[in-house]
Amino acid sequence: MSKKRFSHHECPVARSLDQIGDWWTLLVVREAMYGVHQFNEMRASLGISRAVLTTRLAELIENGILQRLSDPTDGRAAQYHLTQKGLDLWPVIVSLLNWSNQHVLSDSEDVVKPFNSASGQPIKALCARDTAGNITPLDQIVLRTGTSASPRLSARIEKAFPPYRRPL
Amino acid sequence: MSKKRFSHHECPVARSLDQIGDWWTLLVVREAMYGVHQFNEMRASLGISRAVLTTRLAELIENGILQRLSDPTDGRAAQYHLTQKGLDLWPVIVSLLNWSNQHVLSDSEDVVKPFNSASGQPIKALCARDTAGNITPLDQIVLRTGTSASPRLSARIEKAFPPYRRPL
DNA sequence: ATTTTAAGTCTGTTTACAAGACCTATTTAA
DNA sequence: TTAAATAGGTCTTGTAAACAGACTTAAAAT
Repeated sequence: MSKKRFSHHECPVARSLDQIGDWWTLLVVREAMYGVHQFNEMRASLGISRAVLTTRLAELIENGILQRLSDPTDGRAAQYHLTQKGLDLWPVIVSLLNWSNQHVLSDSEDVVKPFNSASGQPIKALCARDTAGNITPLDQIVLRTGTSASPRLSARIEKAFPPYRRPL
Repeated sequence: MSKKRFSHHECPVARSLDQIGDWWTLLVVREAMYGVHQFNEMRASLGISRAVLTTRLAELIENGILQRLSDPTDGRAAQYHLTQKGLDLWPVIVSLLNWSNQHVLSDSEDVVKPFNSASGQPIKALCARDTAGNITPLDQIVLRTGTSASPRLSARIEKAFPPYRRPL
């Protein structure tokens, strides 16, 4: 049987991975964020095969993450650009980069790090702002369904396949 | 030729995906975060095949993200628990969940959302704290190598394969 | 008019993922 | 105390995906 997709999962994490969790996909998005917009540039930069890049670009366009524009200065060339949905993957890229710098790369590696462009200072940790404007570290975040006033596990989630238990 | 790994890439994002970017891997981590620690529980919860779950667990242990403990109350059972490295993937999970709620799930779906456990308020956006304590939105983060005082693209990065251009 | 380039498609091979049968060591039930 | 069930795997076989590299087509450069 073929590879199982996650598009039927209830879990938002699984649903996101269904769109960006294939091999190479997030690196294609990274290239677009870094300003690499042409097919052959991406191919050279990533070392990905033609056929796989073609497939990934088509899937990203299908999912509204990239758009294909024809280059006005060259009738042969295409320009792949991120949509707003694609640009909104920036926090995912930053959190992966942060984790990699903490736990994957060795200290000796000349690491790419995130900086606050306003202050020029290095980023120390990710955090979150709630609707009341409070800033909280990420480990004080909990996942719930519904509103904070009446958090609950929906019957649909209880019965969903795959059973998706923990939030709340 | 076999599937190309990203372990030789200079880019921290690629290096993180080399460890957690395989199909199913991050969902196994999610299960562990949600308190699912046994082989058969994970299998039922995810709908993953035995052989693939075996492989994924071995890879996660190999990379120091999970640890295998034997269940003291049942000689047959194992307990798969996150290490600190694995627990530190929480920001990745949260950013994926946030993006999914913004752009993947339909509004009608009874979505799992993040809340500030201290205030009870829903999370509005991810942000970052720099070393001086300033809070900044993620779109004001830039990636650089070296220190903020002397940002530069290292020669190693310039010459790396795959060429890894943009930061700085 | 010829060559080069951009962006693919196509072919054949290898690897990865799928279902399900099978295996071994415990634990529970008869 | 033997039999059945369970936990956590391995093994086999079929299908899909990823690989390198040859080939294609249209536009651009020479």
